[in-house]
Amino acid sequence: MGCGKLGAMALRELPVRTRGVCCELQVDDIDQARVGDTVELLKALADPTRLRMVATLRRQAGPVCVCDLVAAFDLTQPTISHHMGVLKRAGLVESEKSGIWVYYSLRADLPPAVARALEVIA
Amino acid sequence: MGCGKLGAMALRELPVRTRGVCCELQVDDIDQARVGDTVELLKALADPTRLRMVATLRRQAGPVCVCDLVAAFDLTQPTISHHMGVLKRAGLVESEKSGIWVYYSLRADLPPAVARALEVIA
DNA sequence: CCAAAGCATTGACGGATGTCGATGGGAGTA
DNA sequence: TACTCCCATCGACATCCGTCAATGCTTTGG
Repeated sequence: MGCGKLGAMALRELPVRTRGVCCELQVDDIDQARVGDTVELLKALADPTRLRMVATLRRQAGPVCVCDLVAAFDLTQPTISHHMGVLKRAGLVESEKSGIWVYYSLRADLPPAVARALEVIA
Repeated sequence: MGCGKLGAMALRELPVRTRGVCCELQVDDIDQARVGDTVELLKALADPTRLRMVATLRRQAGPVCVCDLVAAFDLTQPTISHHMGVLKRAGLVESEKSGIWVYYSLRADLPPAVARALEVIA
């Protein structure tokens, strides 16, 4: 062997091992295709500015103009556009254009899992 | 002025604006200190390898030896150590040493919000 | 006590990322 | 039509990040 019965042992109890022998860990429990999407979503949220942006959109619960985001955050307009593009590509926000202005809002059809995660995070 | 009453308007209805005038968006709704911790936690999870590692630890529900992780993932031992260090610094996992081996497991005292987020994510 | 196994740390390298200034295109106004 | 406002894109730059090879430390077995 080289390891105790990993599956059947009690929690917090360390297995008996042999030097030079490793257990066969199963790793493919997560849907391999879903990992990519989840990572992209997490990367989109793993930035202070974007996390505050999502929190702001959640609080507003309605369309927010880009120019207001530029005024609210201490960043250049291209940087704001870049961040909103990242959030949009991750599927977190949607945009609508009205005249000169572009409004962003949280996607109305967010997957339940994502919506619940946002409640906890932002 | 420059925008309709943002707070009182119906959802999905765009405000009436004036060129050159922006609304005063409130951004500081999130606890400013908490943003840093949350971002660090999200950054720790926003990597395919680390996300699969956390999922594996969650499935095992018990201590997992580093050598088994090295055998399971197609990465060098220093890289595995690096990733586990990131997860540990983020407060997601804890480690215990037994002889030559080091075992990692999900922290038993994870904040409820984090635990719930993991249920959804990993 | 020496050799080997297990793990962390260091240094280095290529790629990804956040930020800005400059530019361009679309839409409204005078 | 000409001008202004708003937003996205591009190019550039500095920084961060994932990965590996090499090294060192600790512990165990012979």
